[in-house]
Amino acid sequence: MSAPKMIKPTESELEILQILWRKGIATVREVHEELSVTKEAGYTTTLKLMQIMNEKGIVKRDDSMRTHVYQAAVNKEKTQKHLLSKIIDNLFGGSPTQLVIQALGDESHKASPEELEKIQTLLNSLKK
Amino acid sequence: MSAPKMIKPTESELEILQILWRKGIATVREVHEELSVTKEAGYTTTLKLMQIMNEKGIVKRDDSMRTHVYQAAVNKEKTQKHLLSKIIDNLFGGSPTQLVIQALGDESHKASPEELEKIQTLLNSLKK
DNA sequence: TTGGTCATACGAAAATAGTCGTATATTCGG
DNA sequence: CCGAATATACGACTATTTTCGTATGACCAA
Repeated sequence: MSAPKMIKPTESELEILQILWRKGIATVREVHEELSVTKEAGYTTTLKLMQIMNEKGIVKRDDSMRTHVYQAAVNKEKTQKHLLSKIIDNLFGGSPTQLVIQALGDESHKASPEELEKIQTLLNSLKK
Repeated sequence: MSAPKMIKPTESELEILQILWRKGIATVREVHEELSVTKEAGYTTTLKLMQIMNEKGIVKRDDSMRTHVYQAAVNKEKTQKHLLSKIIDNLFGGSPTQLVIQALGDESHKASPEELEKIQTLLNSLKK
């Protein structure tokens, strides 16, 4: 049993997690640079956020150097599943089908033919 | 133009919206009764929440009677789509496919064969 | 060595969300 | 008419999240 009892990152924490999931490891500076592209916030804000995440156990860090190096401490898929489960209950009355339908119909996030194939494959295995 | 510029209900607001979407119209009392089943909170808390939602324009109410009657003022599908879009960006790095895959694999929200068929149908039309 | 740059620590304000107590008004049974 | 039950209004308190200013120490180039 290693899962943090309650995985519930806030919006801001999620933004940071995504970067860490993608990069693997990163310094506050690096994370902040990426965030700055789409978001407007001071460096110390990002720093503080990551420090708090560290306290919460959402990320862990190597502070043996002057510049600390962070990485995600929560599993990406597990976190996605957990939050998604909440969404299904909160927004789709418990029906994952409704969610899937809305997601596939989202105009601003079109799925490519390859992706549709991937979904088809999964669908086939579920049908059995 | 009637769409509220920014639809971003909080968790609690979403719980209430779901009830209103399902029932069509409802009094605070009715909403509260339903909420009480799964949640623990005082009546005035629910009342206040709904009053705030009214101010925000998320719900509207008929206060011509002593007991006000509420209904959702935001479209269910639109709201779902909008929030889902955020989730896709925030949690799945912009990939709806990843979301769909996780959703279909959710053990605690299994889709029935009929629902799988529904998804299949949608998938077919997207493939064309 | 010294000043400039960059890093973390930390406290605390500002913004949001959720909770509830209490006041007051309406309704209704008897 | 009276009191219990039930409604809304509203202010205020708590908690959580986000934001940042400021202090302090390390590093480095001149």
